[in-house]
Amino acid sequence: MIQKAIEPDVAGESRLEDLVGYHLRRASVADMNDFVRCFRAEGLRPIPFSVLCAIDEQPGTTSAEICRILGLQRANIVSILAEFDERGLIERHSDPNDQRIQRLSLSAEAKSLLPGWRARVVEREEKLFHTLTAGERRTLCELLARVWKGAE
Amino acid sequence: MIQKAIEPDVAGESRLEDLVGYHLRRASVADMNDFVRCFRAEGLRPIPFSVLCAIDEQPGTTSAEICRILGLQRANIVSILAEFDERGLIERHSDPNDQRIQRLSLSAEAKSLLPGWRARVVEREEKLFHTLTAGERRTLCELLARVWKGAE
DNA sequence: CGATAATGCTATGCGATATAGCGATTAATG
DNA sequence: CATTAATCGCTATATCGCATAGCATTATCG
Repeated sequence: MIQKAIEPDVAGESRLEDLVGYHLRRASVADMNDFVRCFRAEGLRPIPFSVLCAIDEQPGTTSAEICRILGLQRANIVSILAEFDERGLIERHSDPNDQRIQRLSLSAEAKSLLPGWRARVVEREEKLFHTLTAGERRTLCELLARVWKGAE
Repeated sequence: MIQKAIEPDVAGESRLEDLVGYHLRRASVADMNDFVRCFRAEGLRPIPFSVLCAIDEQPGTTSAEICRILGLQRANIVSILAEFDERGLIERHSDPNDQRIQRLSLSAEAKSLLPGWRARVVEREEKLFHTLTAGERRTLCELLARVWKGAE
């Protein structure tokens, strides 16, 4: 520690600790693991949860649109939606004006369950990010958003 | 945007955009993809790269120790080290005092290659995080480090 | 009409992660 | 000292996230 302060950087070499990507991965993995642990009973995982949220926030949207919003591949949302369909969490309605697409919306059950799940996600994050103040958490969010939105 | 300012939060509901985990995933995925794209020719991926860096920073360390440092499972580093061994990037030396362990170090070739790779990683990050100032990048690093180190 | 594009989907592979277990070896403990 | 516990490197296996290629259907547009 003392050495580091005296010699902060060795001839332009970058340590793993100095790479943003490294910390991004560690933090993301920590968050994912925490999420899975928290929702193991519900069999709910981060990506499916985000799909559920996206449908809730954009009722009547399509799977392709959800993919664009969340940065998923169209191929990979199929099984997620299929499971939600089986579990009765979503409804798919064919569009009279375009027979290619299905309009997605939450079922009544999902609508009643989601708020509680969301609250638990927020509560979970507050625990996971307890080393950060509310302001730092907002800063983190804002910086991260700029990173991925700038990368597309 | 104007609406958001007027009505910042709807009855305690959290949107996906307000969840740190969501932005963490998006940013991490963006970074991972960028890394893979950048090092496709070398067949070098983020995790193996971090393993290489860790060995470089802790010469004479063991695979179990690397796993502890990087948060990997012992089972999952085996194939990574095996490939590095095949490619002549690392050397494994048995320890005379403990026949269970192998002391790991970079080969001469790896030692000559790694600095260039590291420089490219840094350069790559500077492009990817161009929307952030140097100070914001440090802030991001620091916040992320606190997140995952606080979670363990 | 013909070309192009979008949609939902199948199939497939890979990388990262997790768990369970094993033989060998060392450390710890009674 | 002898038994137990812990550690190490490793195999095997499973799941998830992500990517690519391709396909039939349907819309769109020149």
